[in-house]
Amino acid sequence: MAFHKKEEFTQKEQDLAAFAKAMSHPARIAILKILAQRNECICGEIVDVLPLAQSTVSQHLKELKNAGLINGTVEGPRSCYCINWKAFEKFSSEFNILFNHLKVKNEKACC
Amino acid sequence: MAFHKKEEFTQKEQDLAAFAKAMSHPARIAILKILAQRNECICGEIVDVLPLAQSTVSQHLKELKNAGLINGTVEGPRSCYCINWKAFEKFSSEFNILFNHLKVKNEKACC
DNA sequence: ATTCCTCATCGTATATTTGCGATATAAGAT
DNA sequence: ATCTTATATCGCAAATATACGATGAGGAAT
Repeated sequence: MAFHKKEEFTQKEQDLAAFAKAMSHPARIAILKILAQRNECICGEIVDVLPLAQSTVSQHLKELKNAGLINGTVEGPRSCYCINWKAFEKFSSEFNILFNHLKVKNEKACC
Repeated sequence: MAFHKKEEFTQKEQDLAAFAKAMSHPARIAILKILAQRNECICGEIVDVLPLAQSTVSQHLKELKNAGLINGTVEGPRSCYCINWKAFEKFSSEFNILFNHLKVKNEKACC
């Protein structure tokens, strides 16, 4: 990957960026909402709810899974996704730490 | 834009996604950190600290500005950037709301 | 065994992002 | 007026992301 310089930054910066990237599409945020609203993660209704083709939704699910934000078990005909709360909270708190760290230093904007 | 369907989602989903997108690159997270560490927003040393060309940094700054996360005033030879705390906290709290909303419903993962 | 149903994956087209060098711009210094 | 310095913008190339239709794979139902 001679073109991308992401690996030149700290691991924390990369992790945070990867998390943000996973959430950087409205479809994926919508998917997370849907997953959270079902007590049982019987999925596939996602396709009916979203204005996207089945293959596209599948792709978004894959990305969320790769980012570690959701778990998924493929069981033959139907697969089951749900939120990985552990990772989610970890990232969520890391975000807060960043926010607070930023906030502590300088509260008044100068421009 | 016959190809992108982002506008088919709710405004909140789009806003959150746009915010996440602005933070979805380690360079931009690094820039936010740097901006926060200076009490006065004398900028431009950013280029020296980051492993990126000046034009690339300028581009990242522009994106952060477009997303509303930072303010910037161009004053001829040198320009001045700093964090837009208001927008930053607004988005930050919206993220937390989403996180908490998600968390309330279902605490135990089923897969 | 054949037909469905649900989902993943492949191939493809288009759009966007990332990065750099070169150039432009704008103010201060000489 | 010219030079310098700091930054933005342009133009380009490579890489990624987004989206879809078509196809594959794996069970369930008949």
